[in-house]
Amino acid sequence: MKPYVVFALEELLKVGASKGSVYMNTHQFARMLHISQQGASRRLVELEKLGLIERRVSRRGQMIKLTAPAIGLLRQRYNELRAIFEVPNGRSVFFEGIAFKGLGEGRYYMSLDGYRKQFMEKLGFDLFPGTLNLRLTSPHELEERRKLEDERGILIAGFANGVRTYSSVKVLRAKVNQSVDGAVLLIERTHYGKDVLEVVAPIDLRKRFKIKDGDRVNVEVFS
Amino acid sequence: MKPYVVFALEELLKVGASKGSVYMNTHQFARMLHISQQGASRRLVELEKLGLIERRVSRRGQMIKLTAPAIGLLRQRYNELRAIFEVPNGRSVFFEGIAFKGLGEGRYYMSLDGYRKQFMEKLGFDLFPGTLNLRLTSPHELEERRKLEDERGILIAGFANGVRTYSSVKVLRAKVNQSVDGAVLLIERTHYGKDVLEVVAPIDLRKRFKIKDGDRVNVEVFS
DNA sequence: ATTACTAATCATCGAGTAA
DNA sequence: TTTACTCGATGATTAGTAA
Repeated sequence: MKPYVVFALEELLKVGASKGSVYMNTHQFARMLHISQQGASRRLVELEKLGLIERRVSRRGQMIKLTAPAIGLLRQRYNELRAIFEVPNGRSVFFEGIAFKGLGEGRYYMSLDGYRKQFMEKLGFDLFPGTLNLRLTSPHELEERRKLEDERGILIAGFANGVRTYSSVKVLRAKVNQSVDGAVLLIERTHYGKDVLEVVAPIDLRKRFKIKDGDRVNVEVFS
Repeated sequence: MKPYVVFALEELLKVGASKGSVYMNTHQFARMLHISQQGASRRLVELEKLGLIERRVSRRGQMIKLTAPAIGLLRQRYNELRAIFEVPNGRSVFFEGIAFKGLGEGRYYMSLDGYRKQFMEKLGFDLFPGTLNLRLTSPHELEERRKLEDERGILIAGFANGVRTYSSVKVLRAKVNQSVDGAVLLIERTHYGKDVLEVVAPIDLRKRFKIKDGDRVNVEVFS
């Protein structure tokens, strides 16, 4: 994505185009970007062609709204900066758990659009469909695991699809084996006990780290 | 600041050039920016001329470090995004206080490099030297003011300059009169009572809002 | 290996202007 | 008023290459 495209999106974000349509004419947009009116017009046409904004253009100006892909892109950039600027302040806890095979429901739930979209929007990455289950053993880790319930975390809202309802899930950012950014799921009524961490990531963690059942996996959970 | 300049800085930030010098050759940098090696070289020369990076170039590559202005610039951009993406989660409290003239110490302290630099780095703006003192009156606001002490906040570390020592200060982001981004200072042993809010900002608030002693000023404090 | 200059190419920009 | 086209100017990029 070209730098000036992202800049234009950020300016639209700042005036609230992520929450709904905002009025804007090319002259105003030009001033925001420090370019000419003609350039602003061209920029908006370009953004629309890229599917990053939706517009209703008239002779009186235009209503502009950022699309979901654009918001996701901006959030991803935000998350990258956040990882750098906030980690020194934020706390993290390390866990080492033993991998075990789940019932395959993780894969099912995480493949639902209702969850996936929210992960994309709120965490900035697309889920690999499937969870990695880790069983904790040491008393200290179990205690830390329990404390995670008290963290605010990021709320993935529940939803209904006509057939059934899906409950909301709280997630905390996490880093697997010191390298892969992902998250742990904190589900109220999980099938697993409180000694289990359910880890998700944008990639297949089992494949990436060649994890077999019984292997030890390291997870850093951020508050 | 040109978009592509900021992009280059962000890439350097991601590889840790804000914490210290990192090794990098123009070929690697080119891949990161999706441009040619020659372009990457030119970009680095440009960043250096702008005072945004410091380099030690050799025939084996180069050590690159972001300068304080560059980090401040990136943090400012981060703060802008943060304001949008995090406000739904974060809480804020509104105060309305009555301006009164201080003893001129705020101006003195805030002009010290030891504090100013940290404000630049941690809040993303350069301090106007001087604080705006607001006296709170309603019982509800006094209670909320006391609660601010419990917030984690952002820590501006104390320091010594050979002559004397300066204590650390906790700050919370704030918005003055719904428009100017600044911060409130939470000092352990302030000269003022617990009914006072000390407000700082990148600009002269008294001038900006034509504030005279006795005027009411609105401050939104973010947790 | 590197960095980074020069020249040619390519893209972006703003002025003028139509609709 | 608007938006947004064309076109020449400006600015950025790469290829080639020196050091």
